[in-house]
Amino acid sequence: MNLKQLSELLGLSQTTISRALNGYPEVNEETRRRVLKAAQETGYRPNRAARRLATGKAGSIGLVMPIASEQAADIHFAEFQRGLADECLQHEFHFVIMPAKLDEEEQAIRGLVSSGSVDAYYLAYMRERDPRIAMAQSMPIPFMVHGRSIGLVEDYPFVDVDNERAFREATELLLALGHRRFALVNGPAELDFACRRQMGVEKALGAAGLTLVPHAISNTLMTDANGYKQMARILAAPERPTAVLCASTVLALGAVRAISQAGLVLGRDISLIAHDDDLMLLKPEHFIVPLTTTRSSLREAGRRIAQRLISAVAQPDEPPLPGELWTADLIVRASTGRSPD
Amino acid sequence: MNLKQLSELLGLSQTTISRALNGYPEVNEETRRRVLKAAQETGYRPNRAARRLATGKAGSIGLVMPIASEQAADIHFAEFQRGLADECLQHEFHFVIMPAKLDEEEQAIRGLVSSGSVDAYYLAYMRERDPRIAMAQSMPIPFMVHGRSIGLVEDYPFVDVDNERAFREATELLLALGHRRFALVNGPAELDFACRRQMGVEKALGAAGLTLVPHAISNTLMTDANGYKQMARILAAPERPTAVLCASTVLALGAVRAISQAGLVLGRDISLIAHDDDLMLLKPEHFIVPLTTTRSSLREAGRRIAQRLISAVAQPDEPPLPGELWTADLIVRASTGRSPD
DNA sequence: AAACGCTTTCAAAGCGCTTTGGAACCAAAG
DNA sequence: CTTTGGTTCCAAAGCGCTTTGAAAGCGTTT
Repeated sequence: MNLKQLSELLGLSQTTISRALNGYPEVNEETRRRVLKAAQETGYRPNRAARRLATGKAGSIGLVMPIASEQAADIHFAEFQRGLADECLQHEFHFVIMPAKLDEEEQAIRGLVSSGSVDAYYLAYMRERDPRIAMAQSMPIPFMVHGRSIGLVEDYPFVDVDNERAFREATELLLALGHRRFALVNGPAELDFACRRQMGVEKALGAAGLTLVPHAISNTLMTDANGYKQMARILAAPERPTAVLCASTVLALGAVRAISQAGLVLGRDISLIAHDDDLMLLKPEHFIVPLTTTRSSLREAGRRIAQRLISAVAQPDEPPLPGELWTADLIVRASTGRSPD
Repeated sequence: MNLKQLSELLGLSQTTISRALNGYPEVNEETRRRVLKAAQETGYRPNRAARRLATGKAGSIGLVMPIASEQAADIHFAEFQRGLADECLQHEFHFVIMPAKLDEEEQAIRGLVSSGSVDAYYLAYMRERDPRIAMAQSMPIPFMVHGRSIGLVEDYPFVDVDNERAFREATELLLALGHRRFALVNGPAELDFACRRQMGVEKALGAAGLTLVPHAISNTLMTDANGYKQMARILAAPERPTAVLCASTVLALGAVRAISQAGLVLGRDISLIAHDDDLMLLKPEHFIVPLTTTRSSLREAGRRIAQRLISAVAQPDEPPLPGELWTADLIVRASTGRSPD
């Protein structure tokens, strides 16, 4: 069933039907009712490709799903996506996922945009001085950045958590509890958020005249297995840390296991603070020893980004909003205690 | 940059360019090279909406993302999606995700199809006698079912794991180890896979003259927190089971915590077998006591489904393949041992 | 009766692509 | 010289929608 058929069925022109369906004022209410009824009954849906061709828009936002052979289905990506979905649902948007190899993300975005597959898109997994931002700015459709890119002027629209501050404050809490030897189980070093978290830790330590020894830093994909392996490695070192910062509850899952397998008690022998992305799957309060965390909802970020993208598509002339820097909540639970030293 | 502009640039007709780019034979190799070079240099990408309008296809497969307010970002959904993505990447397909409320999935699929947004799609989260299958069969584009729908003739294309057999065999293993009291920490009761897993357990028990008491069954969303809560509940009952079957490693994560908090030792006081979807995030072999599992890769299933969908789009006349029933591997690790009774 | 304004409807163009049915050209064959 | 056949290219139609510019209908005013 298409417009033409529907118009023949009703004895009206395609124009009128189109207008009736899209809520234009210049159509008799009586006629509109007839049209809506017929559309309902015949299950008519405007062809999205045709509409896009005619208007340039069709209600879809794009994202690139980075694919690396070692990289897993990323729960963080999924949680974020869920936020996007929540918001898209409200506005009858859908989203188009373009899988791309890590080194072809830029290509993928360019393809998505220049083939007119999406009305707007977002960038994530930002790295230092990420070239994708300049690329995005040079292209004609709205975009949002999730996170930021260190080293670039922040003149692009983003939503980010103040990772540096979160980890600085977390470190300060641990310092106040008397800890002097720290470890950081972080995400991949090239990612902006990991970088900033490390900076946060180093600033707080620096202010206390301490440093983070290279050996006590790990940078890996944020999986359970990596958390375990890295924590075990760090614990095996001579100057064992008494305080650990962990970039995700997923990493913490493994880290905690390594800790308890080393015969240490969390919150007594060793303190741990994890960043909590508020994953539905894995709640820090449900760990055997509930984890102290810096919390910020990834899903909420996804929702907000979708919101801003959708409104940018709907009102293209609105002046662009500035970047948003969200503050993570520091939530103290049982995994942090006084230093045993 | 569009076809017209490119054609003017090269002094060729749009037809020739289109043919050169799409590999048709009736174009001079010399000309083709020129066209390809120019396309490369100008970054030309055919407009996907236009192509779809012209051909009816544009290389995209659709999926509905079920959204329930309580429901989390589902790691299982993500893992599956990753498999889809792997395969889509090979063929320059992308996928369109339509979020929909639980009771509007059918509507969402219908919308996706009748608006011509996708070339093919897949259905998941199958329930008993799921009406979506009949709907899918009545619509003109290829689809695949992930899982099956109990109560319906299996005359639709599906990929499923033999859940009943997996759980039957797991139960038989536990019976052989002398266990007599069983519990089942399962997924939502209305889902087909959960249903079949329960049947598997019950068949094996029935053959040994045993039954699964209702109290020892749980049906919840498969999260860590639910695993914990349900396992704790089951352990608190008077006739405490010595053997537990668990529908996911995510549930197992919580269940194991409940077990150790109850002071029980896994593999000695109580045995546990979990179904392992081969989530990258959470490996059963990395648990403190490595878990015995029935394993089947969700990602592989996603990949296979994408493969079949893509080939159905490419060769529409091929006779449809039958359903595929995969066998899960039973992998024995340390979480199963002789019954303490 | 003509002119005007307002509402309601329509025909046709155009979005960017693919594809059909030639046309133009050239070489070989009749 | 015409015909045939093969190669290479092209003009134009059409996919299903939105939108522009115009027209038709009708009541009100001059």
